[in-house]
Amino acid sequence: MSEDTPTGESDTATLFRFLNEVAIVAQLSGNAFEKVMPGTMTLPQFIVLNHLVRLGDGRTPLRIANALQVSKGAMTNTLGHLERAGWIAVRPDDVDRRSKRVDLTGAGREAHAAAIDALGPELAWLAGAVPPARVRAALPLMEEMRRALDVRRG
Amino acid sequence: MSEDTPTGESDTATLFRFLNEVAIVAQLSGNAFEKVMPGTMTLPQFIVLNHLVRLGDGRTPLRIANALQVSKGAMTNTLGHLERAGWIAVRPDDVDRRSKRVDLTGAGREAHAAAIDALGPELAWLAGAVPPARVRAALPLMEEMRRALDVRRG
DNA sequence: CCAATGTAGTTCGATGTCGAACAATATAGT
DNA sequence: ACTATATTGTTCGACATCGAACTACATTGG
Repeated sequence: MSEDTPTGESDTATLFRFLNEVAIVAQLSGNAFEKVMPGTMTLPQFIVLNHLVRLGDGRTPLRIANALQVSKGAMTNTLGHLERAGWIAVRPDDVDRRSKRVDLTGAGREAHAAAIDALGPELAWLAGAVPPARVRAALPLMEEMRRALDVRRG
Repeated sequence: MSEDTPTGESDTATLFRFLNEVAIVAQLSGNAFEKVMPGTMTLPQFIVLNHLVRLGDGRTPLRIANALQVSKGAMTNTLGHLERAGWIAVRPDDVDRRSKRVDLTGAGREAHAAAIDALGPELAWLAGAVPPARVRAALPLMEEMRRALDVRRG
């Protein structure tokens, strides 16, 4: 949520508007993706699966939470849903018994592949609607902003 | 939530990464703002107040919901919190009795001003951490993307 | 004038998020 | 070794979001 439309203003005002747009785009794109995702899979669930598929499973919940910038509590919640869906398996870590390890199941990899397939057309449509060159050009800015906010957070 | 880091890839892959970053920046900036907001005010509540202060009050809930791109149900919820806080007053519309009208209260304007004051330093810090010129340059892209997603939604 | 449709708002259930409190376990410092 | 501190994960309450079902009222077409 967020919005509005000023005129010709200060750096902070522009930044504020920019963050408004960022929030709306995040919301709308998230909703659009959830609508095409197969079955009961939600976006946060897909993002965790995608993370494990791409960077490897066997990670700890905390490591995943940090990588995806969500709280431990949020990760506990999402991993619970993924496990109940049969898409991941969680095992204890014998070396550090406070910890757990998260593995993908075969069903999890299949569900991820299905989601990727479903997302393709949506992404292709959006790539056709906005100039990819400008998206590419703006990526570093978003990454910098993310890093800056992440640092400030601690 | 979202994340990851590929290499040199297709337009849709870049777009996907871009949307990941957008989602994280939205989340982190939202959290950062909520942390400095005065009292019990949340970000969605501030955004509604800000909308009313800048574009004028007396609007209907549905009109606000559409402008801010949230569902009617979400707006009912947020307006309820704002009303209980004494920051807005909701009155029936005598012309169209299905409708309501949302007015700011004096306390609401004061709370908004206090929030703006609290947000200032945060925005100034972020404006110092990322090049404002690049933010300005990227704004139109975000607006286009928002419009594209909004159209697709219907 | 009435029936069919459309629109404004509310309610509900599922999901997600944060942050704080808590338990279990590990590590460090003396 | 033992105590103090740090880390991992869970739980809980408050808030937010969507989307679908539902009520109340308005508009449109015959």
